[in-house]
Amino acid sequence: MREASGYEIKKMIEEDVFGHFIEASYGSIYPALGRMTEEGLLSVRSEEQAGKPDKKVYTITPSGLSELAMALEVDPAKDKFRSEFLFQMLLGEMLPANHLALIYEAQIDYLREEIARIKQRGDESEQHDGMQFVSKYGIVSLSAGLNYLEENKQEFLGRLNKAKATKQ
Amino acid sequence: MREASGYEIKKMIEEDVFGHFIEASYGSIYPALGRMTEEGLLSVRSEEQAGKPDKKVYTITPSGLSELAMALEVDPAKDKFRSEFLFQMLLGEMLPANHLALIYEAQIDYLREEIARIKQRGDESEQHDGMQFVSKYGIVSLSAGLNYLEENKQEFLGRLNKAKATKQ
DNA sequence: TGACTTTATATCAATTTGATATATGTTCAG
DNA sequence: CTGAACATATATCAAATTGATATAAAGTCA
Repeated sequence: MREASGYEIKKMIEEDVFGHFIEASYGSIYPALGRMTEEGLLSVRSEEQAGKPDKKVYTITPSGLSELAMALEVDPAKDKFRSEFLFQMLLGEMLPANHLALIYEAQIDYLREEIARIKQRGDESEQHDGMQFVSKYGIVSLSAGLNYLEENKQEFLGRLNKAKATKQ
Repeated sequence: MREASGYEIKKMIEEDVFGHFIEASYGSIYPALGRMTEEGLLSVRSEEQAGKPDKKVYTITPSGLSELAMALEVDPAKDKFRSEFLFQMLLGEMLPANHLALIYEAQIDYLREEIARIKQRGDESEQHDGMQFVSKYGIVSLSAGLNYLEENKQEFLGRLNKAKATKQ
């Protein structure tokens, strides 16, 4: 278990592979860090830095570690997936054709970048089993979506245009 | 655009195909319905029902329709995916082998059900283009994940057990 | 040089969740 | 045939979360 500051935790969630299925903002991270320190689950060490505010480096305590182990031993909640892109596709008939084509392409780019990012992180450092497992899971899921978008682009955009033309 | 009550909207999100990528609770649906009615985006009609509270059936107004069209004409936010299952896999080494195997199997079942549900809804009623598109997107994404879980089950669970044995 | 990005913590209004309250009808096992 | 559980239906609320903003200084780059 590595040590980290609140800022570094946020960065990890944004940039590391597991950012694919975990999310948290400063407004939840900092209060959680404070509360968990009070409860003895974490210990803090302040690193002084010229100018910048002190960097508070948190480390998990033995107590925190056993609490974590307990917290993991429950049935996980269902996966949650939200996609404004798919919502816009669902109501595609209401959108101008050029905007639809634009966001379709943007989504393809976004998925390509996301997959590339996960792959790259995996290559950079050798990962433990769990990290490798979730990385590959992310890659296959996102790739399936990307592949679907690439294969159905012409047909879907074309069909929607025809559907709209018919309605007018 | 069909008409619906708050309760029916919740049911749709839970049970219909687009529930795969949309979520909302009563605490957000009812206030939103009220606010949007005040703003003239929706109209309400109360259906009296013996015993049960009146069913409030909402319909989108022309004003609401044009507001919706405008709201759709923006760049969609990034997809969000959260998975406690993957989080537990990430930290798989901290979990007892039997619990790990249990939730692994449960996740496979969950994905199978989810895929079956989307497929079934598609067969039940002929869908418009957008609905068909998002249904298939969901099916291919979830299937890729399911497939990955099925193919890597032995190896991943076995490797984690070995890793834990080594550490002790 | 001046604008933008990065490091770093923290707070806050607004929104959202998940749970609960209320009330009645339906369904199904024992 | 009864009683428990589930479904219909609206609504609210504490607690959690988001997304934005504040503060402050260093580094980067045109």
